[in-house]
Amino acid sequence: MSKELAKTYDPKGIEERIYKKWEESGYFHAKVDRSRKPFTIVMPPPNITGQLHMGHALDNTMQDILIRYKRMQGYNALWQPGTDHASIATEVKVIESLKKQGIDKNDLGREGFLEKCWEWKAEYGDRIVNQLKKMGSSADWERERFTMDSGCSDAVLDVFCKLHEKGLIYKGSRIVNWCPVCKTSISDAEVEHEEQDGFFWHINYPVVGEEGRFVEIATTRPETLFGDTAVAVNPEDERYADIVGKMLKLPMTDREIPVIADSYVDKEFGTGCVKITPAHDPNDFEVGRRHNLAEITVINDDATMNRYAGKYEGMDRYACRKALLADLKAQGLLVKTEPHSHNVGTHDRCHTTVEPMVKQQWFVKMDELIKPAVEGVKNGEVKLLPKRMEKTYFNWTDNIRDWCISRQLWWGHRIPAYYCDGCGEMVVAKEAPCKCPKCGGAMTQDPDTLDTWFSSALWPFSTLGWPDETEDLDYFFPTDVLVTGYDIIFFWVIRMIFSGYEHMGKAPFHTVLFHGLIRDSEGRKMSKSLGNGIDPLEVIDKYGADALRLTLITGNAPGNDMRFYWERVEASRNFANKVWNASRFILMNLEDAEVTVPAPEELLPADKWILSKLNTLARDVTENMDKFELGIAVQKVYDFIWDEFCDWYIEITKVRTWQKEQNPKAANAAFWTLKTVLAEALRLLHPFMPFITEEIFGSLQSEEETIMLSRWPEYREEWNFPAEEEMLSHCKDLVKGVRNVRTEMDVPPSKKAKLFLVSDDGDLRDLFARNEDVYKSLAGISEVSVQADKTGIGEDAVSVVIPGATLYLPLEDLVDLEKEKERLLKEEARLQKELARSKGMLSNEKFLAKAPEAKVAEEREKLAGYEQMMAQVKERLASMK
RNA sequence: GGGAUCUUAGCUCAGCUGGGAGAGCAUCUGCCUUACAAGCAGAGGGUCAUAGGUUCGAGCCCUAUAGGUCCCACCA
Repeated sequence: MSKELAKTYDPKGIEERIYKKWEESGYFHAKVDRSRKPFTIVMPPPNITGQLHMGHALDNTMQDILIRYKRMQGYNALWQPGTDHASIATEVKVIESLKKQGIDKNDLGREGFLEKCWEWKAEYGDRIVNQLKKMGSSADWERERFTMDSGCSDAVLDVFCKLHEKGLIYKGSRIVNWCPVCKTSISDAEVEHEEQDGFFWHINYPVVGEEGRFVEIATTRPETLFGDTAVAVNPEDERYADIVGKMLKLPMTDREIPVIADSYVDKEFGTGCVKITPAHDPNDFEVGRRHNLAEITVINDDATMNRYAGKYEGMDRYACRKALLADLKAQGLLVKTEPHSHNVGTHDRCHTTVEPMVKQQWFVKMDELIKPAVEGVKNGEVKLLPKRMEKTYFNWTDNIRDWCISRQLWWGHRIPAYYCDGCGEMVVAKEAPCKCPKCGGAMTQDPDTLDTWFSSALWPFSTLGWPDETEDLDYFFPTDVLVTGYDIIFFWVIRMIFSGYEHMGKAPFHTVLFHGLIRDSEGRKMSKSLGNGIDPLEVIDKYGADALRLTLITGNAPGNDMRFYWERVEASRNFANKVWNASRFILMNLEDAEVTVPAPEELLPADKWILSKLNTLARDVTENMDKFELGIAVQKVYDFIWDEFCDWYIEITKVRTWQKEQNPKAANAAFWTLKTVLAEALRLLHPFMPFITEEIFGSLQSEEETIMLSRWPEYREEWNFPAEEEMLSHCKDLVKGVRNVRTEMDVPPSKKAKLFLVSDDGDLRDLFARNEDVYKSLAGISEVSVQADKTGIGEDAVSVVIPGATLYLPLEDLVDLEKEKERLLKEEARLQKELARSKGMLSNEKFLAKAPEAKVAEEREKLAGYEQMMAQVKERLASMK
């Protein structure tokens, strides 16, 4: 009646087969049942670089675990899957691949280039999806949507126009971060600061009309000199008080610039004089605006110098720097060069040093927009887990700056702004206007596209059909959980939250679950340039997706980074193997057995004990899952299956399975319990290790088609057996005690021994007498004699003290009395320590007065136990003399 | 400069609201015991970074110090 499992655990074969089964049966998408409560996970759009990395694998695993768990609890749980267009990454990739073919982006033209991007996206989008499927992802990929698709594009245009109308989007000339390689502006969040060793160059600017007098400025970027429109000093700086208002001759140019006073200048730093280059430095820009200084851009979009640089025109910014410094030195204007390490902004995608530039860009005004998002997290509408992430969140929101959303790229949502070719009139509209409303001239659309995160911020509702009032939107929004890495909090999480409040009037989800980054075994970030990235697919290939998933989830606290070790994957695979073999054993036993449901009184204490353990496990694991403590949850399942179920329960039942002919009822109880507990344990394990559990579940029973849609185990009162738990705990103590003494006395496992169990506790004697079958075989005992005194026990027996009883093993020739004594003395010392601790506590009046009563009672009980054991040890030692 | 976080067994890390220090791997010993040597049974190994404080009681709470990691920030 049960199908057999293969002799060896082969994850590859199983996983391929099982996923195919899931896909063909339509379990993922056929169950969109609107009568059930929805549970929706927002899935971060993987960048279309074609390669699934460990971060995605972790995202995906955590999401899938939650989805599978909720689905088993009866929710209509699903993902909102999709693959975003990730503007810059995709554009860069496509440009690279074109370059290999000798094609330049500009040759293709905008339309032609976009076509190439779509091709790329189709190919690599599929690749990503297939890789995620290998992870076991139960996402409904049929429902996949792209933000670039029509529905979502509508949402983006809608939002842009709406915000523009409200005055929350504006266009302005501002200093932005410019990437000269990607040739686009980038937002503040995309700039990474790197500590770089550079130099501090001190340059003399001659004072006009005062021969021989100079103002010494210090700069790290001499090439911006051509854009200087002033030199600033602190108004309180007495050293320069007389020079404020005078003109300076700007070296290497014909221009003269004024000395101005501004409190921005730090008197203590450098020379106290700062060259002001409003067009190429954010601070200088502010100073420039305050003093109405001209903004002279001297660097081109590709980081070469423009005509303002005079003879350096056309040179790269760094080449110019070198040449300029040489010339200044020749003129005697370079005072000194000192080493100086400073923070340099780089583009997080290509790591090019960004160039601050004054550009016409589009911005989102943040100060009002952010307010509900701050409030929402403060009042708990949106919970960030772990909680400390809230501090990072507020740190950002409290210092919010306007968001530069325009990108000088082609691959992305084009900004819906149109300019009249004739009069320059601007119109912002979803539909392109045919002619200028003012002068009737032709209109041209703004060439810029929107920041990826502008559309990604709308993900939770745009993918559900918004702005249309769709059924999906009504049913699934607001979604439930967002799972993502903490590195993306500023880019995406915050922007989704305020977008949810702004456009939907509520938070897009109630919980954000952050995970840490995965590092290599040295603790370094996995990165392409270091070449230390580990390909999840390689791991799956070697050890299976189940092993990878388990590895990613265990052994780390939420939000903490994790190091990747192959040894850990191996350990996970070993666990899978353990589950496999245990299941194989159980299936073998069930093979020709007609298992019936035993009457409650037919269950032996061991059966009740494991059911009871399983019961509390189900309760605890559910509790952990509801608190999103996935790692703790799976650890408990792991421990239960390996320690309690395999190492104890299965071993205990072996005697009964061997003797099923003699006692079929007892064997049946064991079979039923084995099957039941295994099935329940598989269910608890399924969200974490979906493939292996599905495979075994299918062999174990035939009532249900898939474990994926079976019910999640719940606590049930009829499986609560505290008395049996107590019994088994005594039996385990006995087995451990005997095993211990056997190893220490070097008794070979093959040598069975007779056991005398002496206790003056009648109940305990009864317990041990009735449960011989539990411990006899495990302890290697041939015969048991439970008695109240030492009658019939020879002086040469080895003894071991367990709570409430003393065990004697007459081992005759094998006994080494000296060793035995040594062991007892060690035990005595241990008990002595425990007694001292316990007595100390209980004689402390303050403890008795202030500690909770239960605690005191517990301690008293322990003390009694130790005293009893101590007495036994002492008695034994005395009798050996 | 501001903030976060970490410091626990040889290694990697757990330790949830304070109540007798845990796991995996590694090490040592004994076992091919009729599911599993990817295993079984046993053992060794920690003044929980340091110094104070709160408490009957601190790995856990508070303060300071040292070291590591990360994020944010305009010091030219």
